Amino acid sequence: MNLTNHVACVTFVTGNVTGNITSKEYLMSDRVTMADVAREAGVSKMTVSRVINNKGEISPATRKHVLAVIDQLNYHPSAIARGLATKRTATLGLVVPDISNPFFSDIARGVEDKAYTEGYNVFLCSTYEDLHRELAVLKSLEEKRVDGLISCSSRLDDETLGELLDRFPAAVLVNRWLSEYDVGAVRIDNEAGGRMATEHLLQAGHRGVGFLTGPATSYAGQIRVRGYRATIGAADVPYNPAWERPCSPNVEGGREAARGLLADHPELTALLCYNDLVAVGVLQVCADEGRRVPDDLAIVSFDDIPLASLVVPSLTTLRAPRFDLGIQAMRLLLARIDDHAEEWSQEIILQPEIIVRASAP
Amino acid sequence: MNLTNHVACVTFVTGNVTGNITSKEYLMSDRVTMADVAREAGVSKMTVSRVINNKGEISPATRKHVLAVIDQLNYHPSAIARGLATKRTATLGLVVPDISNPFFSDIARGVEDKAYTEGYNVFLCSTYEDLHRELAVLKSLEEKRVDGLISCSSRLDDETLGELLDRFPAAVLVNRWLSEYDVGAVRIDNEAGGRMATEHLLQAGHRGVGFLTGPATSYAGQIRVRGYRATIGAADVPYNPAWERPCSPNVEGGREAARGLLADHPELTALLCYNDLVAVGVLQVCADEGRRVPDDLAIVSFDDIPLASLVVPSLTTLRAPRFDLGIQAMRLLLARIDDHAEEWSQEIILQPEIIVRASAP
DNA sequence: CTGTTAGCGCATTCAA
DNA sequence: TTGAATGCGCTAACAG
Repeated sequence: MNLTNHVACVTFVTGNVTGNITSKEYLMSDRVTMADVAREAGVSKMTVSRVINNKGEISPATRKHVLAVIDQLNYHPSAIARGLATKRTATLGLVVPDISNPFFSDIARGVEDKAYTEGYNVFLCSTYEDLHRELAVLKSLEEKRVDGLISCSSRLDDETLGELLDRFPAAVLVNRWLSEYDVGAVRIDNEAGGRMATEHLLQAGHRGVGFLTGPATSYAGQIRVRGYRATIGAADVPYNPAWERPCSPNVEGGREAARGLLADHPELTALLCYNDLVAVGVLQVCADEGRRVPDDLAIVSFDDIPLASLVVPSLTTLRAPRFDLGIQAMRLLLARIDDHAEEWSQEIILQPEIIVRASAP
Repeated sequence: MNLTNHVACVTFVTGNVTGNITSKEYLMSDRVTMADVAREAGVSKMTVSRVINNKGEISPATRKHVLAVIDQLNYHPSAIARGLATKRTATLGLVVPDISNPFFSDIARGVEDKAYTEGYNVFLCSTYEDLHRELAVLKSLEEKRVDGLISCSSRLDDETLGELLDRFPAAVLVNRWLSEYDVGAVRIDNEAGGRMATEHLLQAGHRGVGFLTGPATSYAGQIRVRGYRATIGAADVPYNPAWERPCSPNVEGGREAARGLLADHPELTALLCYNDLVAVGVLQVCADEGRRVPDDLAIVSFDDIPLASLVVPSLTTLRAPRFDLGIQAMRLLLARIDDHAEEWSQEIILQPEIIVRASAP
């Protein structure tokens, strides 16, 4: 049986290669199917299936022959049909508020990377913090029969979210935990981050350390403040509630809050910032007011987005292990999908890492 | 028929709710199916199908009744089964080199946004510029039977890529064009960008305009240089090939190239930069060498990543309409999927926009 | 080692 | 306006 024969057989099998249809229409209307391969190879569909999935015992001869035919016909099995038969789709859902935010794009990279090596494809879904959109994407992902779901953000209350996630074979939350439901969780230890940042400044001899704490609604922000207070309290260092000031989580927010706080409290020699953008705002205010960083004011922020190393002076910051967050979320999800109870831990906590740069050496 | 009845019927229909299985196992092993709804509603599966898809004429009464049952049973149709039957999956593939790169995360946002409003889900696939990985994800997407594909980067040669894309119902390339194949393309007019950037500097009176051109292998870079040369040539302004210098497309590359170029050519009063990161490198060199920006050296770069507005001085740059690139790629792809020949244009060209900031007012 | 039978859950014929 | 039969392409559970 030679190549010519194979090809001739395809056109016969697929039938309607009569005249003026394009190759694209040909592909769409009549893709090569497992039955085609089986017929052409002179075996049953089962044998072809076994070859494809490396299942069961197959004689090396027929395996080789089938593989050759698959190659000749350029056969690509349908994951859709397989999914219907097996009830597993090798497909996952990833829900993020905004993929343009480096925080989430790094998580997405981790998720997709691990998914790739494990043979899964991932649906990317953005919510933009919109409730309706979140409900819509969850519904859509359920209908697509994903094997698992990772959600990085939800505006839903615990009960609603929990019941929704229960409809998926497995689910993992990033930076949120539902104690009442059977979902995994991966999060950053923000209290440790707050402690590490504060300790770094205390060890440098600072005794007036302020904190631009970000939005009052930010849970992560509250926890970081807790670490800050604990560290201050444990050391023999002054503490003043007025040194804490909330701000919008962006450059403008940092500028506004810094102007006020630094004017009101000239005794401050160091400042913690909710995130790197806030720190950039502080940097700009310092430049305007002739304050030298770090000599007149040391700055430590959180996150370590790419920007942090590029501004002048570069920012000392607590790096959130975003990529690893994605990886670990996937590990946990896969363990749950495959029912590896031993790795089923409800919660994985990742430690931030302090990156010392010029703003607080 | 009341709620209690419905619920009772579910447990009956799904059968094996015998004892110690969790609700999750229940969901997985026996999801509510269309047949369940049909039986419970006392109609045929066809009727349920018609209600779900709003197809055909249905009496308002039965439609309402069926919808009620669907709601009671919490039925969610299987997109997998539907895909097998219809050969359309409402699913797309998006291939990018790296989702962490703001250039691609913005494109992804545009793609996903448009996909969402049109009822599609998108598989996110990263290649990291790796050939094997690219081949693998294309294979995987084909098996998943996506309705269309958008690729933002490929290391494959034209012929290989073209043949691969031909295996998809529809395909669109971003910033690349295959004239020999039936694929759509969306790209940025980089030559216009080069012209606009140069003109901006000439109009400010500069007569010594250099260009850090980026990697020699960058097609976009070459085209921008073409626009630069054309503009210089058309004006009564000196031109010196030595004023062009390639560099790595990052901060370090900008630093190195700027140090050399500025030392060799003190006559330069303005510099074009391959991208914003390169410009940041130039900014750092200027700070080191006591050069004032823009007084001693004006700088114009390309892309307008978030960083561009945050450094000091902020960067005048040619904004690449990345989000719109994603939107337009989707528009083109959908037109091709739906065979809307009128919008089937092979190529869509988007204009960059000059964002004037402090580095070159 | 290989083949046969019987679905997976839906939509597309047709017919009623 | 509704329903019955059939098949999409594959795998599971048996048989041989």
